[in-house]
Amino acid sequence: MKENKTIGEILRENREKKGLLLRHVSAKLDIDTAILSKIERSERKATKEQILKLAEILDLDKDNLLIQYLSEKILYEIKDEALGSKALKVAEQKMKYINKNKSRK
Amino acid sequence: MKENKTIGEILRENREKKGLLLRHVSAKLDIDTAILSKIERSERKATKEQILKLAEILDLDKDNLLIQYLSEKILYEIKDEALGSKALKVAEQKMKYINKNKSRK
DNA sequence: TTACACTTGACAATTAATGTCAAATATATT
DNA sequence: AATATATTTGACATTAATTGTCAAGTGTAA
Repeated sequence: MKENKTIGEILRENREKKGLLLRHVSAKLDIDTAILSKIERSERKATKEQILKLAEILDLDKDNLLIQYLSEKILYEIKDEALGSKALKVAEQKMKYINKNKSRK
Repeated sequence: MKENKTIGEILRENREKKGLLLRHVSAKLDIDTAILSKIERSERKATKEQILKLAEILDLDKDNLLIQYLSEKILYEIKDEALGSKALKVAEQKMKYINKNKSRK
């Protein structure tokens, strides 16, 4: 049940599946191959714009890729925090509260 | 059932409860009163170090305050994202996965 | 050994976070 | 109403993090 791939792994797998080189994709993103290489190996974070472009280039579902991307950003925020797990739970509670009261005056 | 205070509100309430002025507290934090004023009104984010000092100054539970602080940081990451809620859930799943495999080689 | 894809690390450029300061706005007191 | 004090606001400076380039290095295969 291998279920947890990083965005980088997803991007690399799908780039290779399409037979594209770093060069090809990074040109479309208008960045150096070095950065894309680092993104694929999780050494750098992509920007949101890059993720959206990559979804297009690699024919991946945008929403899905964006969710993966955002979830990694969230985890990055708390990766060195002992209380990270608890903070995540509290964040979800707050999120519920916010959504609940969204339409109210 | 008022349950959702911002960190800023918590800080201000407790500062006033202790009869302290912005001036007194900001001096201990070694920052301008302007910043503390903004932190209390959620116009700026505090740093982690400031939160820990504030917990001491105001006799608040450090872990608790830190959890509130981190959860706000998390929400800040996704505040403008339509997929924020979903990203949060995925982040929690990943977190579980990480914790589960923590002790493994 | 040449060619090609990718990786690495030093560093430059850009953007975001954090801070100061001085003037503006309460609010209360004489 | 004038003064005093606390807080707020906004323009700007400083610092730190992010994002990028470049050139040299590694690996692999023809």
